[in-house]
Amino acid sequence: MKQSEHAEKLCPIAQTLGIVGDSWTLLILRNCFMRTRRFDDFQQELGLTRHVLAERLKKLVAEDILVKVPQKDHASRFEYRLSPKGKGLSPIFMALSNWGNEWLFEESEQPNAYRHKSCGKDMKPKMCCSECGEELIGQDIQMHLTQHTIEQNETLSEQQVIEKFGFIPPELEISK
Amino acid sequence: MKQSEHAEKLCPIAQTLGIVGDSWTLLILRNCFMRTRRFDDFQQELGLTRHVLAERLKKLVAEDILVKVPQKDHASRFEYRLSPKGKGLSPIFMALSNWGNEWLFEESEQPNAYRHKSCGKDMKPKMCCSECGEELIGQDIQMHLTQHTIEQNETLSEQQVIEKFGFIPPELEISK
DNA sequence: CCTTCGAGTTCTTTTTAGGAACTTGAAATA
DNA sequence: TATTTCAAGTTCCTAAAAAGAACTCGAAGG
Repeated sequence: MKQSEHAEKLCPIAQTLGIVGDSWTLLILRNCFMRTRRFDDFQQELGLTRHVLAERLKKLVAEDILVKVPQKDHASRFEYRLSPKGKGLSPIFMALSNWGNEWLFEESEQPNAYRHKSCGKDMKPKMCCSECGEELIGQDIQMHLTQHTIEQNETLSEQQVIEKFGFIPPELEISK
Repeated sequence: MKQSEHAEKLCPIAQTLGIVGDSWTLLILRNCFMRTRRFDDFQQELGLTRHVLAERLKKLVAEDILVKVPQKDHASRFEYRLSPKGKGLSPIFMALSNWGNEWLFEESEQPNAYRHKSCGKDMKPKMCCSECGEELIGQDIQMHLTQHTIEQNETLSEQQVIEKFGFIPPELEISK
């Protein structure tokens, strides 16, 4: 089975990875957040081939993650800018960056720090519970299926569940 | 330039992607969080080739993200389990999952929901400021270089900065 | 008019992934 | 005890994707 077919599974992680889960795509988006906007700048900064860059940008535009806008003065030049959907990816990059800083560098050697513009303080981005505000780490959340998804799938066999989800959701009771 | 060479840049996102930023690796880890532990289970659930699976698992073990432990009764069978470093990746998966749920499905059709075990409530994982607790979205944080990184790199030329970081950090003033 | 530049295409070679069969050392079974 | 099964890989061969470099094409600049 090809990796790309996983994007069709009923799993938001798999579907998200089907859109942005390629190394070059993620690096392109990182640079978007760092304010890179033009084709040749992406190419020079990342060093990827123009072929792959063109293909990835086209896909990101098709997915409405980037918007391709002509520059006001030079209508034949373009800028690639993050759409609202693209900006919504920022927690993924904060999480990647924060993990790298914490686990791949000594504390005094970490390359990045973070400042919250609205409160002005240096901070760490933390994944928190929207209800109680506590930090979420490891497995102290259950990522479970919604009720309607459970109801629609509770009669499937184990093999069908694997085909549909790509893993066995613990909430589904399956007769082996 | 090869994609893999980006892992050597002074950027925690690039380095993190160098370790886990491959589609199959991310899917393997997703299944680890879903409690898959054995070689053949990964193979069957994900449908990837045994060759690629073996290689990815070896790398994850070498990076101390997974730990390969012999089963107590059958010493010739193994379990792959998340190490603390591996569990530290959970915010990345929460972010991927949450984005997919919000942007790829109608609200009533979202496949996943989340429950915080310690407070017991249904919730959304939100990336928050560790200092003021507010939610972080889009570009309302500055992911800037630490002071020692700025000091060590402020004399570099633009070309050298791109080679070292893979992008142009806005904090570095470069003479073009 | 000639050259440069931005934004791609096209082409060839190398690397990686997909598919399927083979290995090896337990453990279960007859 | 011999024979099959099973988990966890290897090996090998083909197909797809990425790397590298050169080429196109339409504006803009000199």
